[in-house]
Amino acid sequence: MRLSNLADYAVVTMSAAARHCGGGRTSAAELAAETGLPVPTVQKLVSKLSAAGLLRSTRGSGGGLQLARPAAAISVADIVEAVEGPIALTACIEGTDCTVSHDCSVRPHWPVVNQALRGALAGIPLTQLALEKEPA
Amino acid sequence: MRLSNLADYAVVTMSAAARHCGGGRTSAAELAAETGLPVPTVQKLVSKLSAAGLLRSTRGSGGGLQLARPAAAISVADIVEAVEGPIALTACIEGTDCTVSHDCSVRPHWPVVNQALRGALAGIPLTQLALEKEPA
DNA sequence: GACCAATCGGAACGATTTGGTCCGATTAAC
DNA sequence: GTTAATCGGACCAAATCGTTCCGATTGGTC
Repeated sequence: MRLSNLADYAVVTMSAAARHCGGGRTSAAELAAETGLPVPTVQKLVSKLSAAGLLRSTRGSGGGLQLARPAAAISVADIVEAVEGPIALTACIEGTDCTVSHDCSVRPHWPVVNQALRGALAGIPLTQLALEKEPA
Repeated sequence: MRLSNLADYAVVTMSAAARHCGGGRTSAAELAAETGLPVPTVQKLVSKLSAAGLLRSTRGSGGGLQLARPAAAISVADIVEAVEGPIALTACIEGTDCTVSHDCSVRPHWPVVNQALRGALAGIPLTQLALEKEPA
């Protein structure tokens, strides 16, 4: 019931990247310096986020990173899914079935919880997280 | 972003125990036979659930298990917290702070997501999960 | 045109948590 | 008092997560 540290770091990293969106170009080392995360860890996160289509990476010297989409169009759910795969509380949802699905009467109810969770995450755009202080 | 198998099994086990609530007494072996889970695994779950105050265990021969509270007063959130500890997506919530909380602008927003998730889980009582078929 | 420097991408290692199994302590019944 | 059945805790193996390192690619510079 806790998302992995990588997912947490990914959110922080994306939040830092969103602030650099104005310049359009930043690097993994830059983001690592700002977030305080280890550089290799950020590199790994950048790889996953790029593969998921959230970041646009440019290789070579003078290369860098930039958001593939506007910050307002990126939600926490997108970031979490990019790092941890599809949001599914149980294996019943994405996988075919449980290994013990004899009379699994709870299975029909998991999608409800799953959607509630995903909706909560999808309702928070990256722009809100990039704010320096909480809105309220 | 996925709860552990133990938590999933715990929900199934509690669901099975709720059906035996009428008799008031059942055993870990009984629940294991019905759910198809390994007996030792169910024993481990029973230990945790009892420690959390969700199950009442009676030792000795002829002993058994029974729900400590009415099924309607037990929610999925209770079961998950019993097995996995407090529901906290990030270490920032329960722990003192992140190890990299320099300018962690996302920290103020986690409790919102956390409460949304917990609310979704707390809104499903055990009685609903014990139904043979989905309500709709 | 060739060299060099900087960056991302993937692969390998180690640590931590999770899941499964076993044995002992406790208790009621006989 | 003995026996039998149960829960409770402790040990061990496995999988995943997290970190680190190395190689492939690309742009700038001479």
